[in-house]
Amino acid sequence: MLGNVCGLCGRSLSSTSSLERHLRYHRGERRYACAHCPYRAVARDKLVRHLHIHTGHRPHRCHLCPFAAIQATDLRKHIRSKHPTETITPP
DNA sequence: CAGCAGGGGGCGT
DNA sequence: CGCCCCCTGCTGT
Ligand SMILES: [Zn+2]
Ligand SMILES: [Zn+2]
Ligand SMILES: [Zn+2]
Repeated sequence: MLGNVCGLCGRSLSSTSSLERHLRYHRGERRYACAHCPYRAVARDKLVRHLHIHTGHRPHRCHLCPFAAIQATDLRKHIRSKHPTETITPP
């Protein structure tokens, strides 16, 4: 029905699962704690990403320059601004 | 411009 | 329900 609206903040979520997860965020279910800093992640995936920062893992490497990003999105952003894609050729 | 954290969509188990 | 991928916003250098 696409009517998954949060009664706490009024956000609309696409699926019931997403809404339930959203409610968990409101509840502050940060059960994933980092072993190197007082950071506590809301989701396991976020903790893994955070751990990459400590471990120095940089799986996303730019093939146009010696830049390495921890988060995949960061690499994309880097390419978008630094190497403004020859495919769309900017002015 | 680069880095980090929050939050959402979608698919598989 | 759990896991993975993607986009967005804020802050610091
Ligand atoms: Zn809400
Ligand atoms: Zn940490
Ligand atoms: Zn690059």
